[in-house]
Amino acid sequence: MYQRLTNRLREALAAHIREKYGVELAIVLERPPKIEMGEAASPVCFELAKKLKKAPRQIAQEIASTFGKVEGVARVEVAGGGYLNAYFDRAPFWTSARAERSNERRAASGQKIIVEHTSINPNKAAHIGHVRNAVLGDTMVRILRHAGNRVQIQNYIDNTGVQVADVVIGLLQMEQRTPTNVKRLAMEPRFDYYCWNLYAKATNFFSEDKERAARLRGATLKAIEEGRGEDAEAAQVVADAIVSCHLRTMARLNIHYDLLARESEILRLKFWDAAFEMLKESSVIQLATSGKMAGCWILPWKEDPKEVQEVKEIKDKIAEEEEENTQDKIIVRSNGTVTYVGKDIAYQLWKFGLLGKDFYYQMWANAPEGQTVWATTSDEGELNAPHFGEAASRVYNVIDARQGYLQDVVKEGLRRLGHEKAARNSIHFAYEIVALTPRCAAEMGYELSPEEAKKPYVEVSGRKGFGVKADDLLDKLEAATLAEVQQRHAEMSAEEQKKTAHAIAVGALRFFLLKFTRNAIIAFDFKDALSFEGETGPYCQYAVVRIRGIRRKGVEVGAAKIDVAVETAGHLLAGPEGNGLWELLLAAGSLDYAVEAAIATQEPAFVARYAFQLAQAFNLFYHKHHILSEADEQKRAFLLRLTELVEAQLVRALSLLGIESPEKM
RNA sequence: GGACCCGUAGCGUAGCGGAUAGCGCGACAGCCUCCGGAGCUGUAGGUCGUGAGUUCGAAUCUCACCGGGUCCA
Repeated sequence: MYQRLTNRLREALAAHIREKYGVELAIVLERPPKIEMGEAASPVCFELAKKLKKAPRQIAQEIASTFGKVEGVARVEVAGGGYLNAYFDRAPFWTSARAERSNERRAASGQKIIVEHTSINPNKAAHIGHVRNAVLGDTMVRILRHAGNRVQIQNYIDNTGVQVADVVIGLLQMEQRTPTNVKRLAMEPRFDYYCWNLYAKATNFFSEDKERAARLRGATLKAIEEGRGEDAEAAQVVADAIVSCHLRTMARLNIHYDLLARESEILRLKFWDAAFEMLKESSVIQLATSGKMAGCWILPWKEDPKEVQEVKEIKDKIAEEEEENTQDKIIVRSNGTVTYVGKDIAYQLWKFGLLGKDFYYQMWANAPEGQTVWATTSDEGELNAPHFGEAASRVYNVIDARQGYLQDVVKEGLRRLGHEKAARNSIHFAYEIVALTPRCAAEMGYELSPEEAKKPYVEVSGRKGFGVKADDLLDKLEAATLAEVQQRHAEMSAEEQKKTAHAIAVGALRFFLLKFTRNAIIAFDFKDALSFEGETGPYCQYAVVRIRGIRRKGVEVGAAKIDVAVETAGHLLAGPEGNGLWELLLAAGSLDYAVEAAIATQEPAFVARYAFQLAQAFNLFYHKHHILSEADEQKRAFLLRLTELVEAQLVRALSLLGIESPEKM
């Protein structure tokens, strides 16, 4: 509602200025710091002052006095040194906000968007960092869908990489298991935990003898890539089993996928070969004939076309003298194997429908209960599979910030192949890592060096088996919330208690990961993550629970049925005495603003902050007004309706964050 | 050597060209005859890393420097 109204105001202001002064300006609107200053303000007159050579305040006065009526805006006033402050019509806002609430999310239309997230190496259990990735991606999907986009969720599975190879070597060589034995082991419920430890052991084993490591890895990797022998078979068993573990873990957090895109099919269906031909034909990559990179296919990096030839020559000379490589990126190594970037370029081309090839698809056999997940396959797929190959108009790749350079290379590859638009619509949805506070690391039995102990955070390492596993964290959260729920609600059935505790645990974790902006490093600590007070998910959920309590009681008392006259609403919201109620109404009507901002800035944190602010505004209201004992029948009815509006908006905001709103907690 | 990110109260974090820099945790002092205290109110706490520049206006933009992190080679 807020967004719709300010858009209207912005357009009207721009038109007015165009007409009156013949100046085309993008109108900036901001939210004034105090409600007394109105609901939307513009500093345009400061900007105009320069062009018109007049005092900003004078211009503001001219505009305010000649500016026509905008629907929903009561008046525009001049403030400060030349601000234009707009005051909304409160009663009509009330009416429209309530009407708008009944419209569910916009019907999906428009062009297809792909969001790739999670994409964990299928060789060990998921940890807290992976959860940040999945939660960010999943939340962005929910927000984009809410705004009316057709979104497809992909999870990329690197089932032929070195990480899987390491675990295969661990199972077959270090532990001397037979393929049958591996199969049996992979069916164990906590196989991902088993591999977590094994992977750490394998890493250790490799560091003892670098040469042996290179030999074993090389052979195993080759066998896996070619899909032959026991190694390949074991790799498939391991990767498939671990993927299923990850799907179950993520399902606990309300995270699901449409498609699992597997690297094995990128190889077997020759996606890379196709991309390789394109890159060679258009000379985007070149075969290096001399120097360190001889025999490699490289993508010359960041040649600035404007760079003067002399400067370039000097630079090259310096590079040569220092025996430094230029900043070219190797795509194919001299031994003929393709790097990650190469495969990524092929995959990205496919996402935009530019590769001229498609996968086959089959349902994932071991999906979490009640879900359908599709996976790529190189065998003949199922005929009724969704049309995953349809070109996307925009692609979000949720990948941590450390891979920024590689993502740039992928983008540049598309650009040089002539796909400028696809390159522009390739979004590296980057986020910073989740590290541990030194205290948390110490708690987990990790020995810190003196320097590490002084730092604000310690990085986790999958290789060393050091980190907080997602399922462990969820178990811990659920145990803590369950204890609390049991204490508060002895009357609930055990099943109900468990369900409630689960909802709160998920709310706590998802909110914790979403309240930070993407490029903040999160220093994880159990104390903070297990906190349910202040700026947390449970705080927001609790506001909903309070409202539901009032509603239940309201029905008993019979207060729910009375209609509220618009005049009553207008009267209660009017003037300075109405500011308190108006601020809550305004907050409730601003979800669209938060969603718009989240998409524009690519920050799901906007919606998290919105949910918290709305909950906060409600709690303030709750302590000021005793709704059900309000003597005036009309006023009581109004307070109840307002409360219901807040509930609807808060529940929706939380659902965009993937957080459920329990009935009681 | 090059590229990117981050320095905001004791701690964490938002704001990224506009009005008195918000919020949470922690500290201290209060609030249940009344819809659930996972709540509310108040107090203390800030040279927005440093210096210069652009601007009517800078935490926000530019440059240099200092400190921390990451990536490429």
